[in-house]
Amino acid sequence: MATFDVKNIGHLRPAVPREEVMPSPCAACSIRHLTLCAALQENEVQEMAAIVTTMEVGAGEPLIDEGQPAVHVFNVTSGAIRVYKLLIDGRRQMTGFLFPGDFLGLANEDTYAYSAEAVIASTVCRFPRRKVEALLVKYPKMERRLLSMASHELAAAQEQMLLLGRKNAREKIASFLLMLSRRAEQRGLAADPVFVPMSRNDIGDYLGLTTETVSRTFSELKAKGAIELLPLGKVRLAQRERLEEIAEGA
Amino acid sequence: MATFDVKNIGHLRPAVPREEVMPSPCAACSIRHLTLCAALQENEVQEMAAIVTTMEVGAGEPLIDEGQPAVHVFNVTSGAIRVYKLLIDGRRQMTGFLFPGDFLGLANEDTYAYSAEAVIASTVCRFPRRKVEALLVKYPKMERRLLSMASHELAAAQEQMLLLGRKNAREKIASFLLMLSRRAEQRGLAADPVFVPMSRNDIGDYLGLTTETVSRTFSELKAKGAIELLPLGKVRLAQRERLEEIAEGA
DNA sequence: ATGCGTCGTTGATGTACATCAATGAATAGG
DNA sequence: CCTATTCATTGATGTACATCAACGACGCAT
Repeated sequence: MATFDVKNIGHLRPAVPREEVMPSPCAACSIRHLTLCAALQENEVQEMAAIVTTMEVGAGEPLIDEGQPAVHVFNVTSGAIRVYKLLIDGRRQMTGFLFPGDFLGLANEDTYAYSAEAVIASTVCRFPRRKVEALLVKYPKMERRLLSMASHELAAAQEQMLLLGRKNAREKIASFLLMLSRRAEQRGLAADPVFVPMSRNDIGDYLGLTTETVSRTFSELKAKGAIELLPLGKVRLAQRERLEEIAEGA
Repeated sequence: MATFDVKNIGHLRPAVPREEVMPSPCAACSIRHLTLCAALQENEVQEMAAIVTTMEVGAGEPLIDEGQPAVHVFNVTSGAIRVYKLLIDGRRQMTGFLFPGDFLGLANEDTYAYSAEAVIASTVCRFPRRKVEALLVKYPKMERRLLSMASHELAAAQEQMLLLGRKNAREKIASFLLMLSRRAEQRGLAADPVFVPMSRNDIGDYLGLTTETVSRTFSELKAKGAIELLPLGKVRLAQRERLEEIAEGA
């Protein structure tokens, strides 16, 4: 049986709840303005705080398994999460990378329709789905906020379909780097030497390419002077304008 | 200046509102249970009826142009609508086909992020976006219904990303035919000789393929006995089980 | 330190699908 | 009714990317 001692979390083992130390982690939440909770007043946030479990998820550890009962929803508070679907022979399609503030767990059916894992060590807020749904009824402005977030995601999904169906490898990589840069900027993080925490393989599975093609395309953009590959997974967008043209198919 | 005489609608001209003849078309709406309006009671529907404009859209006529102010939202009531995005050199990615009951026009920004046209002669209910938003505030259950619809769409979008990024031509076509069949079934229409109203080119732009590859793949599936191509755009799913295996990547 | 697995890169080769092209069938417009 | 497009199909050829393969760099565990 699983223990709740953090030290026992093995590599690739499911994440387990961390003992709460703070009375209300939400009060001090520095990214609340990015999350679902942004819809709530100070005093109302306490109702979320009352049902939250803060969790640490080690690199590579699963958070959600496709097909499992959808009992929780999550807010990412630090790190990076990959969301994906699999074909039965193991082919994988990443459907998104999530960063602090992003919401996860929306489900129609009673089971999750996708899987999610930590790309790097991350923290998430976990809420019982039923209790959040009750709060949505109580606070329509939170439901409105969720609709707005879903609507944003839908627009991003359509953009990604355009990428997957109609862009070539160079356009895909340029689009990807710019997307990461814009999202970092929204969060007040470095937009230019942009942090790319995921592997070439992860990127390939997000863009509908193989590891090798991703690597070659990075090399090609580097050779052209459009980007610079820095240590620790940082990429400098040396010619952002050029990248934007490439991404748009110009 | 545009006239409101229906007879003057030319091919590929924007659709124009049709004069209302019925006092409340919503009262007689046979597909209301599929739409956003399903959330409302008989008497409440009248508030939607009060702001609706019923429109006929001829085959090929535009309904929404990407980049235009997002002033309306729509419910499809008959026919079929294609939704797509373009790259600047004209490459097109269909992001969805809409059928009776489907909702269209959700937008975060003040402009549409995609274009939409009728595939075949269709009818839609048009609502002023601002007024619908006001009704969403008044009727939280309608907002909940919209969130549920958006959530469904999001799941479908993720499924489509898996298709675009990781399936081959045969798997894409099999998935597409099954999707059309399931959606027809939901609407109480023929699920087996399934009606495929869109062109090979439209299908290609939906699946990230060319016209020729779509045509060849249909031929291949026909040769294998998995499907039968009938007149008037009907396709018989002669070996549905086999198609399902193919679609899943088995 | 040493060995081992993962990761990134690059090269050689293969292939699924795109592109180019031709033709017949279906459809719309005068 | 007849002609002009558009649409679907099939063949020949090209190519972007996948696959197979090798190797060095790095991180991790013993």
